[in-house]
Amino acid sequence: MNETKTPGTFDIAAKSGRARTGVLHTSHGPIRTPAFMPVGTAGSVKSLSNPEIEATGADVILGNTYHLWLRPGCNFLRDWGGLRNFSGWNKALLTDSGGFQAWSLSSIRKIDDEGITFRSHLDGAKLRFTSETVLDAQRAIGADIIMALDECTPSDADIPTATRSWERTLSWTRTMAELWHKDPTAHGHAQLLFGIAQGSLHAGLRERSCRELAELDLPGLAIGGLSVGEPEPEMYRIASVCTEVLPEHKPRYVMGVGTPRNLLELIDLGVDMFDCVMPTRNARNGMVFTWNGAFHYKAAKVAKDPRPFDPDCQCLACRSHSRAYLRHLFVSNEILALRMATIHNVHFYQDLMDASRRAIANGTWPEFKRTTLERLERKGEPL
RNA sequence: GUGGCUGUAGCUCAGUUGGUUAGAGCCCUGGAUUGUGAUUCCAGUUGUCGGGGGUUCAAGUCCCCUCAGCCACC
Repeated sequence: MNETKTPGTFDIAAKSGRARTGVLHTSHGPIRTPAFMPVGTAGSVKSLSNPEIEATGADVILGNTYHLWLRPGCNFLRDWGGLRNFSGWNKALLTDSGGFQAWSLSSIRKIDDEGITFRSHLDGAKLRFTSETVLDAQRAIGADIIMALDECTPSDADIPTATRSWERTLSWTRTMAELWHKDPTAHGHAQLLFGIAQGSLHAGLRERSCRELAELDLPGLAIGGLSVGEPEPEMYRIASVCTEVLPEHKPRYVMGVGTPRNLLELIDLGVDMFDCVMPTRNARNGMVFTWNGAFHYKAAKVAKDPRPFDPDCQCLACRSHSRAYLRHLFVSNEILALRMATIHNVHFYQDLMDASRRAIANGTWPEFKRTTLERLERKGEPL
């Protein structure tokens, strides 16, 4: 396991049905899959220090091109030798292209065939996102995995709209892939470019989207445009269509997902990588995830609960504090509550991935998935 | 003792020349949260409007009495 492999190498060690476990190698360490990647939009997994992130077991974290472009700026980061040098994070980094902001910030952007123009939400300045500028930006930020510019299509888009949208995404991806192939190490180390499938909830479009992407010979492929409001079964249906078409030997990344249940279902469909703000955001909003389900730790019912968030968890929060104390801190607006809950949630997500990897490796995946899904229904109350 | 001010939700207060089922913020309770514009958002509970009487079609609002707190002067 200590051998250094070429960045982009994806070794699948074991399978169970469509589920797989393996390792994706990057310029800054291996990513064990299935992997959950905590989100650090502005260069920080909110409220956590680098050692705290590492202690959760995360191999890789995310940054966001749109937000980092605004602050501190791409040239600034280039001068620092990339975000990793600036922030001190020395494991793998992935940057999202800003395509999600085409959806989440739809009120302050315009899309045309060449790209996306944002009006900064900070000062109104115009930012022009094209294949070229987004590749440059991500080279400046210096992530190990960079994402193609895409348009995150709304889940209710009709076929003509969704078609126009994914064709635009595909054309941007083609241009970006061409530029990237010319010099995959322009930043100084190998950066793996991932393309993103779109197509909304239309199976035919998704299938075409995945087939077209597969031809671009990129080191990884992502499924975007999910978890944007569609019903859960729809998400699984579309993810399944995609994983059936995507090449077997490339890592598959479902962007922006999700709940612990979502992760297990998608791993079962052959997905290898995930990212989601849920563990970090919900921690700050008073909710924690446990092996016995999620619950609001700010709720009155835990005011005197002496147990840790999760008796089965070895994170700093669970080793140090009771639910009662952490509720008190939350209710009192103490920052420590947010930090501890974030540490716990990210740690739990990593534990969930670790257990999934082991279950796939040792052949107990179906049983593990079934019993875990049952436990996750319990809302934090051990039986 | 005299004069004045103030009494409205658990807290701090708003209530227009009297006019529908008396409001806000905080607190409290519950819920949401899916490639972060999030210490965010949504919803809900709580009232003898200090008490009594009067005027009026109608009083938190006007009048009288009374109680409590505060201030000033004796």
